[in-house]
Amino acid sequence: MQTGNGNPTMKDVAREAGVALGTVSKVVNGIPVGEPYKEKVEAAVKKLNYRVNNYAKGLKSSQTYIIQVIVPNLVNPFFATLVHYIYRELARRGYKMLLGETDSDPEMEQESVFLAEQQKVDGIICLSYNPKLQAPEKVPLISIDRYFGARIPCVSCDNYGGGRLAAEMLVENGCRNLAFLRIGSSLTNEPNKRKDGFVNGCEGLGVPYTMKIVDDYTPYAEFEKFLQEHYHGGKLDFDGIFCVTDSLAYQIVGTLKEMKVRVPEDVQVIGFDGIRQFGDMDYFCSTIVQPVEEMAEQCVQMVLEKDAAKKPALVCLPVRYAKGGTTRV
Amino acid sequence: MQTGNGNPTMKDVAREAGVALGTVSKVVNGIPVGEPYKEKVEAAVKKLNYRVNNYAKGLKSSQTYIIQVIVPNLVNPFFATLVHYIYRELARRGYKMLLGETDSDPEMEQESVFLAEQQKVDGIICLSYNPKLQAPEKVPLISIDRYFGARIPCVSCDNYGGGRLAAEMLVENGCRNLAFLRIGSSLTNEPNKRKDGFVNGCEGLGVPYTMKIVDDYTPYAEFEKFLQEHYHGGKLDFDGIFCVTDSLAYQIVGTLKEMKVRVPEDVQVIGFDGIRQFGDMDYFCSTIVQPVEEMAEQCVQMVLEKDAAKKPALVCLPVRYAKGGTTRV
DNA sequence: TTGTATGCGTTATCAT
DNA sequence: ATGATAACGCATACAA
Repeated sequence: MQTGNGNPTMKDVAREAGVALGTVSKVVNGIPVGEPYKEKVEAAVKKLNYRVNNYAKGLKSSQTYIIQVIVPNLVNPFFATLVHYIYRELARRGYKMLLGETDSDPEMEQESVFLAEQQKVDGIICLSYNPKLQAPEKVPLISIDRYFGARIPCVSCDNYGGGRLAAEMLVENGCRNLAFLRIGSSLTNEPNKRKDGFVNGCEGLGVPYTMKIVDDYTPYAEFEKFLQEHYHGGKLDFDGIFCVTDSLAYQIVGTLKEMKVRVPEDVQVIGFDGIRQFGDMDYFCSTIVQPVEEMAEQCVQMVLEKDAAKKPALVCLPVRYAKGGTTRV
Repeated sequence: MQTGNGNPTMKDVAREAGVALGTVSKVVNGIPVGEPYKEKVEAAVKKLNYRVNNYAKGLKSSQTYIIQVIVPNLVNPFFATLVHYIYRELARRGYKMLLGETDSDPEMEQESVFLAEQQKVDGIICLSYNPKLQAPEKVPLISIDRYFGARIPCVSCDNYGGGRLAAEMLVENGCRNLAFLRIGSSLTNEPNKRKDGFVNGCEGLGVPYTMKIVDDYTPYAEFEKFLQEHYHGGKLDFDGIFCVTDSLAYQIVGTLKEMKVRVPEDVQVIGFDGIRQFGDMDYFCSTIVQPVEEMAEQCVQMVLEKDAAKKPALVCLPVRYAKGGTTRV
């Protein structure tokens, strides 16, 4: 017999078991209680199919065991994979995930953060490039890939080292003239590090390089134009290309094929991210692999960490090179 | 001035504005109230940076504006895309998304449903093949791609028609000997419909066909063996292959390349799902495209629909064919 | 060790 | 139209 028509409450369980409300609460939360009481309560719980109401619990204890995860979208396999691993880490610790897609729109990003606060989540893991993003005051926020200042811990991969590694691998594969291609908001400084690392690598190795850098709203055709301009006498001016993401690399390889430039024979291409086809098959291209799994683990660990002293301002995880068919080795 | 050290509450706003608690609630919820009161409240809200506490709200109103979405994983781009569109539809209606990944493990699926109930979500959209899945009694659940019976509305694409369309397209492209390849749990009857439709298509057109059907735990090598067995005198016994998913088609094409069988010259391949590289670029292969966007819209619309009469037991959405480089046309 | 009573922040009912 | 007050379901301090 229950109160009203809703689900059974602790009150119902207490009545059914013939004990007091507080006793039920204790049993449910694993707080020691006399054995006979415990048994009676457990029997009643089972009989009524009682489940605690997380909303009442959250209201009372102001702990919701929910983490908000904010990413641009799930359509890009890099973000999807990231969310996948974050989910796994959260689930392992008994946390649930509230998802937010923003399409990289600063307004949506801010909105998502507001929503998270209002939803009383226990923390936020956010992949945003919005420089003006206002972090909440009372809920811990971990940023992925963007450093907002010492107050907000950031987890990223070694973008600089990755850029340099790309240059090194191309040269090691026999390239003598390199190019760097990048698309994306100029606000995002992490991809800039990829460029800086690449430049550093080229200069360290004494290899000449060209660059083509455009913003998010530039049509892809701009790259086709760039490639055409550097195409003379049946061959390209460069024999190695580093693209800022696998996605761009994939497109570039397509364009090169149309131009009858052979990959990797005539020109070798390296991307960045290390995403695989269908998640676990081949790499789309030779690439600098981000340690997605470790990044996810770091994010979760840090967002749940109460001790601020244990939260470094910036965690930078190592990348590695993977061959994917667009380089010789 | 606030009570305690937490966030400001309606009480604080009421005190600040010099009005009663109920008045604040009305203003916040857009219920008409005298203009001067409204202004005072709004000023106080802004001044204190007040935000309603969704947990208190949810407790009281038992409406949380959260939908739980349960999928096997996000690593497979088909699921990721589905979640993406569901998210968009939910957000458009002011709903939030609690995400659940299950890895297709029946235990995790059940757990996810329990969690959703406990979390007092307003509804569940679930992609599960667990035949024994126990649906909750009080929270509406929409199933994707699996029909659990009339009590649980199901949204799926026209798998049968898709299978037939695949056969038709292969034949239209000049194929005269077809094969059907499938991997997956024998419990899942929707992919079986793809097979049935394919068989129906072949028989209607009077074209011979072979089939290779294995369960989830069979290593991929089994397909390689199958192809080898049907490889005589430098060519395959069939010139058209229908794979139950794009993912499988992608692998098969790889194997064919290794065997020096040319695609689409020697054999043409059609997959199923219609997922694109990086979400919006080329199709992985020629394919039967699921109307993911419409499916997402249907799911959301139905899960939020209060009127049971408006919830058909089974919604079946049309598929279409898309060329993706593994067929001639 | 068990039971009782209060309050978490809202909504909604009911007098005013 | 506005303001006081009682739930919502649970946790917990406190009393027994």
